[in-house]
Amino acid sequence: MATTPPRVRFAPSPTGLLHVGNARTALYNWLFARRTGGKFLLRIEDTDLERSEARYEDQLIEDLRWLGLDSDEGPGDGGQPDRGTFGPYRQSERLTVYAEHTERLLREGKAYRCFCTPEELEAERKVAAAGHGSQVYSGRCRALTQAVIEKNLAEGKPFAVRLRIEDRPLRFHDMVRGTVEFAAETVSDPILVRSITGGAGGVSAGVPVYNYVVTVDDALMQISHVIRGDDHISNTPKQVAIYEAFGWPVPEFAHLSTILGADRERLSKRHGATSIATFREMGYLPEALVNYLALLGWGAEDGKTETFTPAELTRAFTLERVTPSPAIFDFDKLNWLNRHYLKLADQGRVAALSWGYFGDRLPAREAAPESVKGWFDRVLALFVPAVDRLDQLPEKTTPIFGFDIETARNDPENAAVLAADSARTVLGELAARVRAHSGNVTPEVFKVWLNEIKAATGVKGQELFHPVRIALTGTHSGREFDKLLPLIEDGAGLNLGIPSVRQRVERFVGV
RNA sequence: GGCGCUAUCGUCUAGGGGUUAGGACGUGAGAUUCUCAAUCUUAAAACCCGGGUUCGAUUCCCGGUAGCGCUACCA
Repeated sequence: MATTPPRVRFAPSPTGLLHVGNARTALYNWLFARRTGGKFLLRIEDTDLERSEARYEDQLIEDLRWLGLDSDEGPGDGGQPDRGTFGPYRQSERLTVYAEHTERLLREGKAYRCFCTPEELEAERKVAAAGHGSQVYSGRCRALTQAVIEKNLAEGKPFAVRLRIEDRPLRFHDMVRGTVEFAAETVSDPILVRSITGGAGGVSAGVPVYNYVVTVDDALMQISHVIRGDDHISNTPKQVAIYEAFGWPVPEFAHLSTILGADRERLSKRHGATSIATFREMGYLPEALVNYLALLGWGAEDGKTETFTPAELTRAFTLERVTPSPAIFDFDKLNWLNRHYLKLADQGRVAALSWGYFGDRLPAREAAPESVKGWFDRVLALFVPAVDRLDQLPEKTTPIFGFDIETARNDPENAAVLAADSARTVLGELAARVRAHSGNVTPEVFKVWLNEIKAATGVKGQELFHPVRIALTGTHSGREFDKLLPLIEDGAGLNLGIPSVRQRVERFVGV
């Protein structure tokens, strides 16, 4: 197995948006494949017809693309043929494959028909539970005589197909946990194919069960390393038994720990954003998310490096260094990484990504004149370092785009600043100068004004600056005036509805 | 209940029979600034409990406890 390149797979169900936990599973698979020169396949587990939807499959593929997790084999999207020669890659298109394999197992005596009804099994479980024994199937249909089987069949009795498991411990190797072993008596003969209620029919009439189809698919697609969530650990012995029944080599496993929320519960919607689509909408960069997810359950060899581009990750990643314990999703650290990558990101790219968050405050980007684009780039240069995510930009840039005077006045901290006599005096002085001035208010002019006001009123420091800041930007804190003013004045000339310094002061102070 | 997995600062983790138990996020303080953010410096902060094994366990073994997962003719 070590001599041939590994083959790994990500096998999601298209029943909803791609969750960060699954995204991490996909990432680790992808990283492992890229690191080892192996193949990364995408397989769609859409056998649950009621919950699977085509639009989720499209979304899934789109999300993976956004994260940069390209697959070497998988279903073709939009009616395209499959990529790769081990298809089809949608389970719904593989039903005959499963049926053929079931027939083989039955023929070889590795599997048998079980005529027990769900009610009977339920009763059996109840008895076992009362006697606090393990709740495993008794195996009473194992030894049905041929005559009984044929009689049942003739009567049209529904049956399920079960795998006959040898009475011995089932163990497998896990690259992150070592050897995992299950005692023989804890694993009962698993159902492979569900019974079909309401009549007979061939074996193929029943719907094969998940544990069975993944195993068949993984084997047929020659998956060498099964990297998946640790909620599958308990399923693994059954799957191992299936591999062995077919005489297939058992792959290497790597079970990834669960991602938890701050309350140590499994991460879900009530913890905030959990789907990749949502993170994208919030203005996280894919490289930040990829870096963060990589760090959630894996650490660099040197124990120190925290920032990795996807390319660096593919060089550094090994399954051996994946940690087995569950990890709590930490939005603060993700934010830190996002700020990090926002600083590194190409300006044009950030501008294109940011544009949409401004709604009708900006014209459509394609239609925007160069002057607006250039000005917007300068706005971003000043404000992007101040945000965790791009969707915070509109809020952060209200000092530029304009603010609501009433809201600004009513803010408790602003109100306290404005209540001082000195504030009134300062703003009066400022208004006088604004009226007397014509043309742009440059940082130089503004500096002179502030010095004059300081000299005339004796007010200085915060008592001078804060009221001025509030009048101009709506808040007492923010970026430096000499950076803000040119942006305001230039923006005011762009027909974006941005008030000039003069307009701001006049409106705020009143005439 | 049964079975399984897991257990180092608040969080993500490094480490591993003898260490000042390392890094990062976050938090506190300081520098800078009119202010905020950023940045830099700095501080506080951890080996779940109990038994072994050993000269010596946070590290190895066993047990407990806790958290999580599975326990379906769901995926």
